[in-house]
Amino acid sequence: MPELPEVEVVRRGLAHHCIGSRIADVRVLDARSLRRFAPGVSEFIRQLEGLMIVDCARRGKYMWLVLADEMGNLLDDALVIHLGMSGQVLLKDAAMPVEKHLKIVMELYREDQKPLQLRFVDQRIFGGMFLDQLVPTLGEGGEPVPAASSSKLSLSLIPRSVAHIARDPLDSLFDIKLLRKKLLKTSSGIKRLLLDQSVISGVGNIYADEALWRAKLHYAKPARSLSLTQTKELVNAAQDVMHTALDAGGTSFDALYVNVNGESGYFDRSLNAYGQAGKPCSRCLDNGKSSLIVREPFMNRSSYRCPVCQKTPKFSHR
DNA sequence: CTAGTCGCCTGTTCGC
DNA sequence: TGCGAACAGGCGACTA
Repeated sequence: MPELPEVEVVRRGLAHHCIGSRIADVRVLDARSLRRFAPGVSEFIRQLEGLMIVDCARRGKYMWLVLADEMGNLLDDALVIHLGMSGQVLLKDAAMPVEKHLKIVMELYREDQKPLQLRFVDQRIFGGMFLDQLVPTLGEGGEPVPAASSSKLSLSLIPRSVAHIARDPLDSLFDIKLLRKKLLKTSSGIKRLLLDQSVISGVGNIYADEALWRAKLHYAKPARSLSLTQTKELVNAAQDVMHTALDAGGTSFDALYVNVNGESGYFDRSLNAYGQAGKPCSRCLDNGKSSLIVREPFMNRSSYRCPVCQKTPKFSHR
């Protein structure tokens, strides 16, 4: 499933191949992929057709295309894309066979390359697209700051529906002090906070477990009991895991007929905790100890940890 | 206000 | 073998 590094790979692919393109012939094959766009299918098509793509930005797992009209005037609305659980954005020649779960297609025209089809494919329909108004991104003093480090134009604008989301660990403006402030004013376990988009964005169940394993922290350790050092180590761990995945997935997007997709070879190899129930903890093995990764329910989903290096805290909290 | 649950989805895997 | 249940999980909407 697409996690933040995969979304970033998609964003880079889109930035590389779509900026400067004109959108034409938008087709929506499944209206459920526009669930979050109240005006509906025909309005979506009417508003998009003929526009130019001028930038592609991302925060957490949300990305958005900044648009301009034929006169080059920036639009108030951006095209927001979320991949959800199973979404893919593919760039393909129109002659390529149609994918089974194809939901939205748009033709992209740019002078220096063959026409491309942007195809949104989504099996489980947790993802989708919508148009949303861009609003200023303000710093603590109310001054405009870049919305996301991934924006080429460093636009100080962010879609209204994405504005409540915290910066992600790969954002150059990620604020560890702000994170700690949020951790201190809750009674929840640390993993619940890791998965809360308004606290830190882009961390899903997989990366939460991997970051906690690297930082040797139990998922139920009260967030407010983490020292500043532990908080830093946890964020560093999340960044390390994400950079590793980005390196693994970010290599192939520049091929001729690009597959900007949500797959990563990373998940097959480099996981230390997630999905590893019953397998030895590699760190314990390196230290001459022996322990097996366990799977436990937390927040109605699975959590994986090493019982030796991620000990249950005296006071734990959901 | 916060904490926590629910529903949206479909393909795969599991137990009976 | 067939079939329903459980599971996977991001996140907005909702309830307590």
